[in-house]
Amino acid sequence: MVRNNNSGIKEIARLSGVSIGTVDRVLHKRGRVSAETKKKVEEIATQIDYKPNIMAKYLATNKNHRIALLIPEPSQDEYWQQAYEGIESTLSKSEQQGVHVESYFYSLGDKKTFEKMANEILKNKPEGVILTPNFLDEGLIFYNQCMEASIPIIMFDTTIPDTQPLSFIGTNSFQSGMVAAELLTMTTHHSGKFAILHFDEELVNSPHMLDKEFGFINYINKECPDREYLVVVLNNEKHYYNDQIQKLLDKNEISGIFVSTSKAYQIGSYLQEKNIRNINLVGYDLTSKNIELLKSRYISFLINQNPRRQAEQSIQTFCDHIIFKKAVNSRILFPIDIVTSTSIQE
Amino acid sequence: MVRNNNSGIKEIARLSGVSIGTVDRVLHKRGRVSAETKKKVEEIATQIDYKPNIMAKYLATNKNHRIALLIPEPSQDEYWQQAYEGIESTLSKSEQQGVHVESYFYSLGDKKTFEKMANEILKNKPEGVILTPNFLDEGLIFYNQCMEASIPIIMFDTTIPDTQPLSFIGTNSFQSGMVAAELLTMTTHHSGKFAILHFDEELVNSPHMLDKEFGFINYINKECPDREYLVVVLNNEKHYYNDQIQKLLDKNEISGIFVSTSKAYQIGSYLQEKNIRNINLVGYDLTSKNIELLKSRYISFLINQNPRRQAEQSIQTFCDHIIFKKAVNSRILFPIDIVTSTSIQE
DNA sequence: TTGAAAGCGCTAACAT
DNA sequence: ATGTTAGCGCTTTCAA
Repeated sequence: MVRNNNSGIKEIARLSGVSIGTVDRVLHKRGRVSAETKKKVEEIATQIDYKPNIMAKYLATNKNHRIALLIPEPSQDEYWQQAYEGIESTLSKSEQQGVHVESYFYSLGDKKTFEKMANEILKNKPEGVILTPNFLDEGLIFYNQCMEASIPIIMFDTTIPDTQPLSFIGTNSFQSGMVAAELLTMTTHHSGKFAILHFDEELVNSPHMLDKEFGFINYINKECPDREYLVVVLNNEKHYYNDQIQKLLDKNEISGIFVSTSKAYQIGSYLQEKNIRNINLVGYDLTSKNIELLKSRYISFLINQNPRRQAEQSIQTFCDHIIFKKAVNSRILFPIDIVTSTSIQE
Repeated sequence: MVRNNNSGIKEIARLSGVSIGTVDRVLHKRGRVSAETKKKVEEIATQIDYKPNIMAKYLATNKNHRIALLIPEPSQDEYWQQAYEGIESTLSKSEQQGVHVESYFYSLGDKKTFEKMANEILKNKPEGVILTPNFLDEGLIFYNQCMEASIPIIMFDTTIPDTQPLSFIGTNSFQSGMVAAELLTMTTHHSGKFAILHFDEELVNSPHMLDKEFGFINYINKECPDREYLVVVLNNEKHYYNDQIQKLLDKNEISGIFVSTSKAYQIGSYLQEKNIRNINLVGYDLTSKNIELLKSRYISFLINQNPRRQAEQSIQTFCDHIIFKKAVNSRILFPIDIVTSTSIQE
């Protein structure tokens, strides 16, 4: 039952009449090999379709690697808590592979904390950075600093326009907006307007928030141009959400609402309070408040961005890159995950 | 940057004052160790929280393993083709890990072919079997034969009642039926009846087909008991599908149709032909005909059972079990994957 | 430019 | 009952 070892580096060495050291040198392009032997070895390698044994490779390399993680404070926000759970769940695996993750958190309400943490990371010179750049300008500065220091970056959840991270891991925001519009049109029984709601004025301009809106509008324009819609920004400072919602509903005949953040529950709880059943609501993310309202059907659909899985994928992609030197995909987009009251996993 | 080696078997040996051979013996319960040293080694091991290095373990073990795969002929059916693609996509990985997959196919229309292949597998004595038992009785016989020969079995897509495979990998059929009912009630604009359609008379009694139906009915009874529904079995032999559908629609006012197999396209193409837009249709599986009709919106939703991923998971689970001796989950159920016209990945 | 050899953490056969 | 040792496939250092 012992594996037949006619496929390894040793076999290449035997067939090409050189030592395994030489084979290794040509395989890793470390030079110091005559053109002649190089050619021969490469020929044999392709001929026997050589695939390195990653387990052995890992074992022999046996290095430690440090990567830094920079995300919003998990305790501040359930979404980021879920993301961090994803990190934690792969931690033991990545540790075992010799990849150590150092976590840095910033506050969503304070750009300074982002800058502070970014600087700290730069000081510690990790081999890689995993980042969710909720502050675009500060994020771009940090991105450039990392590029200068040749530290590869993986971004997840959010990207910065015009950057080329090693990989972006997330969902297709534009498409998710289209799907939201589609779900609303499918479930809406009367012809009232659709409302696209934004919270947190300052984040409205973030690219993936805009993409969601554009996707939504794009769908409406293309598939049901008769449907009217309006874009509303709820003022976060006053916290008079309910008043603002009421005003919106009083002024307009609304049949469907699309909330482009994880705050659909704010609307849902209003609908619940007033027992409004003829307005369909689509939002994002499986946070506990959202789930509760999804179950009681004041939210019709939630689009699950799966921060957990995004985070796991980020770590894993970095491990693949750093220790197995695998080529990584520059964009890993998860399929749109539509969740309903009964499809949710308990 | 070299990893600190204060966590391995060598360290345990050093701390407990014995040789690594002895440590290995107690760790693997191979006996021939005095109770005293055994206790000591175990203490130290838990103390330093010893976790074996699976890479090294794998490298040292270095065995070949053969597992057999028994599924319906992929060329016969797009669904099984997708499943087999999943197998193929993990093949190089599993090969590298020393796990060789031998594929056996049976015909969905011929139980004899199942029996024949099952016998062949038993003759070849693989270390494990991956199986989708579409024929329950023959499947049970094979299951028992494997149990007798102590060959572990993983089932995916379908199970056999009252069996205990190493793992079942699939979707929750009952829940998926509920979700289908929910989607229909959400999107249906008038009060007509719902129709639950079955094809292929002989498979109607398969447990996961029934589960889908039960789930559907369960949802209706619980959430909208006023809604009438009827269960219809379309006669497969005559192939007069359109006639049968027409008769159904003539006799009843139908507002929604649930097809519990991947044959929703049969209904969808009828609706397309007659340009019927006020009947919502929910089916299963992303086959090309279904996708086409989903895109043109004659099918409202498809529930993706993801045969690809199920198959991949089956192989991976067996690898984990055989080579890494990991404990495996006896049920791995994927979340319900709802697909719409715009959410589908091109 | 090349080869030889040590070693990664673990397993298993072989000594003692 | 316990210790020693030779690998597993690969990387990397040191000689030649």
